[in-house]
Amino acid sequence: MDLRKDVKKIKALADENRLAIMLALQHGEKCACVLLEELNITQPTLSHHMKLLCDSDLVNSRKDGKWMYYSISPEGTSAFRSMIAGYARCDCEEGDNNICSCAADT
Amino acid sequence: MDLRKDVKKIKALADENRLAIMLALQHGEKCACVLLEELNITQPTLSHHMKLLCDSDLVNSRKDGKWMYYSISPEGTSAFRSMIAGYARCDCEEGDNNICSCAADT
DNA sequence: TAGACATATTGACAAGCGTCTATGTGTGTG
DNA sequence: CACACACATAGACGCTTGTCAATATGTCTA
Repeated sequence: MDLRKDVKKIKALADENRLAIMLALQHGEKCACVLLEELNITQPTLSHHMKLLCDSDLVNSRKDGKWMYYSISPEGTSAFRSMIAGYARCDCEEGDNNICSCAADT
Repeated sequence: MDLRKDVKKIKALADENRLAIMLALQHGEKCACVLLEELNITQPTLSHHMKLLCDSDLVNSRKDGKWMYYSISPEGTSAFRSMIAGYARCDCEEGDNNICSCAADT
């Protein structure tokens, strides 16, 4: 469990515009120019946010000519949710497959 | 769906020490002084982090004399995971109860 | 009540982050 | 080739955040 890496991933989602981007992509991929119209930010700012989301594997990118298409990464978001569940939980919630990692404590 | 509020909650978890605190509390409540020993930070810094976690409903607090006991909030963490799932997902992952909120788009 | 102890608050500082303008890079088209 | 277009990168700026030392608040006990 790499706290530093996980923090970086969580921070990738900890921004209002990036949350809006995730919502905008939920129904399928979109071109950067379309996102730009929806988001009241400048083009470099959008580029910055997309880089963070892609670096964290939450979003996939695909280049087609001069256009960039972005889409939610099913694997990335799934891994993200699992990671979150590893922190935002407690013993009393553990149901079936309860794998305790206490032994790893220092 | 209140993006600003959700960002605040996500940011509450977006810190290495706070992740460590969540892990430390997973097996039951702990006194602040115990957390302090485990976390290589000063007492005011711990107090600061606990305030953020409590304000975001991820952690509950209980005062007993001069000691403060902290514990994971099952309701808070559950709501948190649901909130995250609302952003870190895509249509292709929707299984059974798929409630689409496209109509809310501007 | 006085003192010790646990925790919270305040204020200051450095580092990180989101944003912009300006500019660079790559791609298609006349 | 030259130009227009879509996007990325660089650099600067202000705001936010994590941290600490110093101090305040609350609580128990002698």
